[in-house]
Amino acid sequence: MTLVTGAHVDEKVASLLQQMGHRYSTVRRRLVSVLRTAGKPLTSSQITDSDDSLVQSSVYRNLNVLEEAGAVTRITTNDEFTRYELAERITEHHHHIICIRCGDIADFSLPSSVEESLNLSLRKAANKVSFNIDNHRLDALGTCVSCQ
Amino acid sequence: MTLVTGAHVDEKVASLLQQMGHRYSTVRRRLVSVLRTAGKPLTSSQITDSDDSLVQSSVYRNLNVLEEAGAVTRITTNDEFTRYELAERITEHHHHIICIRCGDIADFSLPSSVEESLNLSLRKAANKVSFNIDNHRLDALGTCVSCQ
DNA sequence: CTCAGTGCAAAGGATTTGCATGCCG
DNA sequence: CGGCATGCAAATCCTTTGCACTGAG
Repeated sequence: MTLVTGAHVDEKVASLLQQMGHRYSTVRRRLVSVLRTAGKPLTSSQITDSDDSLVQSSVYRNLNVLEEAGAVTRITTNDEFTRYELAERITEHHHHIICIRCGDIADFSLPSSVEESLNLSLRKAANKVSFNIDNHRLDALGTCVSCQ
Repeated sequence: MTLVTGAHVDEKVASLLQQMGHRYSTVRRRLVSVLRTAGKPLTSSQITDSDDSLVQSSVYRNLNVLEEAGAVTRITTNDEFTRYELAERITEHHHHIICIRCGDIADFSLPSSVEESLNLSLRKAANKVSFNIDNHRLDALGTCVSCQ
């Protein structure tokens, strides 16, 4: 979701971190910048590859801090790597198309009408099993251009 | 999805394994039986806990064999454990409600009308990014009764 | 100065793999 | 018998953690 400006993102992230008593350090800014620019979920090594100044252990630590602050979301596909992206409260609600061969992910959105009927059905289903629903996660699984 | 009988499952699994040149051994039968009886995705240790005769490394190896044969599906939530369940071709298409606190999962289904409009939208979205869609995965995220 | 944040190296833990043995076809 | 399947133990590899150092406020 590439529409968001760097300034907008930094402002939001800074505020979220502040609320948790954390600083928006240089390293964290660079990390967030990588995630924003990518416009799709990245693995931890994709992140360090995108910015040589970033160190693996700090990336993990900061991803966890950012996740707790609500600025970053963790995505687990069925391939071996966990991926991270900016949280929807910073970008916007969207879904993923996941390549079952290489694990690559593209973002997409649904028409709001579909989104709404989906939410309705989910809420009904949740009632039956006494869950409280916060959110949903919808992924399309298939093969990307290079893996077809 | 507890509706399926053991005989039905065994038949399907046996056939899927056979096609791959694998045997439907005693250990594999017990493993499949645990998955069928559970009626929800299980972690590898939940599996061994359910049947003391099952050994961890063999469980993993067999889960992989069964997954390749198309009899078992791997589910990754955002908690630390991968879970496994019988594949939809053996049971039926359904979705998951995942507890974000404890990782526990319940199964549910959508009305077919919602399912259909969803599929339509997914196909449209996939076209835009040139993915071939095989399937989709829809999870509701929330908190289960015991974690509320 | 102070203390959160960082980098490096070592530890942790779910999953995989090597190898000798067992068992079904 | 022959080779897949199994159990045990050791290895793997992503991720976390301990610790000393650095730098922003």
